[in-house]
Amino acid sequence: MARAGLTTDRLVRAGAELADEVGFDQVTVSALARRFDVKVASLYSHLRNSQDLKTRIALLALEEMADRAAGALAGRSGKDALAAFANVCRDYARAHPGRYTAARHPLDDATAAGSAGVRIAQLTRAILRGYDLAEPDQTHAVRLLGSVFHGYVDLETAGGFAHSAPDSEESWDRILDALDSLLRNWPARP
Amino acid sequence: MARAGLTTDRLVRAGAELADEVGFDQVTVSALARRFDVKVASLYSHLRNSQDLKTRIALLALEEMADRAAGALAGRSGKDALAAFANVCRDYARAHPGRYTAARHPLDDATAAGSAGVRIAQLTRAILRGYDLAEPDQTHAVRLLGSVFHGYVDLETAGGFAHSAPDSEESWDRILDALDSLLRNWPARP
DNA sequence: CCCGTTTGCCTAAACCCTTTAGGAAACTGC
DNA sequence: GCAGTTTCCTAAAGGGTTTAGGCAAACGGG
Repeated sequence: MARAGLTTDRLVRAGAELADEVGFDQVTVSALARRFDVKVASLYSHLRNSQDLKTRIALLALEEMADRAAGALAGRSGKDALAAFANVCRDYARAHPGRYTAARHPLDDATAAGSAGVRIAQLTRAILRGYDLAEPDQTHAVRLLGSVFHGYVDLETAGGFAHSAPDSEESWDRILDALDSLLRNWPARP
Repeated sequence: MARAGLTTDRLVRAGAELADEVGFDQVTVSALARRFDVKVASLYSHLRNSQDLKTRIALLALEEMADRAAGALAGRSGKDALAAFANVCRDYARAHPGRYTAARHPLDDATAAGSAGVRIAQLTRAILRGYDLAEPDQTHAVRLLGSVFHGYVDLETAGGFAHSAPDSEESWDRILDALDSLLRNWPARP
């Protein structure tokens, strides 16, 4: 029998495609084996187990998002940077829903520390260079931005804003305006 | 053999407890059957299927959150109301992580429309009565608040803020300050 | 009180996904 | 062209889901 040419890398990439097509939680070692027209057990030479596959897809998604964010932020600052970063998150989630879900898959501490997630956090912080915020408010602001982007995209893809006016596009724009305004007028501790 | 006294309601409540103990995605019809010391097939007289169980747990969680939010908002306005509502979300997520995950389980449109989710949305809007916001900005603000609360709690429970200073408690307080400030100074369309 | 009906739980069985163990065929380099 | 390694296979055990069909406990009326 001819070999299928499986590698961990090809499997993970195919797994990411599968996630986008059928949803991250439908990604299974069996489905992946079918896609390569290969017996299930064969994948276990390349993947420790099902959880390992999901973790690797998560890491791939984080890398891709970090790369896009880095590209989008280059040469921008202030509100331009804010909007560019925000749109990277949102666009990625729309183009790759399965990967986006994967990116929020819980990782153990060591894995998370070595992932592109830290790069994304650094880039989020870089946005704030265009605003005048000292520590610890800078960290609070980083956490706020992360929460808003993550939260909004999550609610939007869950269909939260689909069937009501005004449409989601307008809210997104106005929320970016509001965040920009907030960062320029960050309140002093009361 | 004595009967176990299963009802859909008891199963759903036990399922919610199970979710809090072992995680929402570990909630399975089999595990629930074991908990009642009953054969798996017996549950299928009370639940259509596994998905049905999860949906019902989600609806229960939404009800509980809506009830708590309604209680917390009674007699409060302005920043008091904002903080009270926000803390209901956060406290619920910490006390009932499985249920909280369940509450964000995707529902089909009809189910969502009949769920306590709409009550939660109404309560979020009620918070804004203490601020001076006209439509459509009010809706944008509702969506922003939903995104922040949801996003923050999600990142926090995923361990996102656990291992770095300043601690999450402080960020949460300051973010509520910032949101209050933003709502009082909502920017005009540029 | 007893008998028929309803209801609740059971056995059995099919199907899918996961994971490990061990074997055979295909590549690799000498 | 042969030894060693890699790649994929068969086999099997274990668990979750779901349906079909059966028996017995509870219930309600005569």
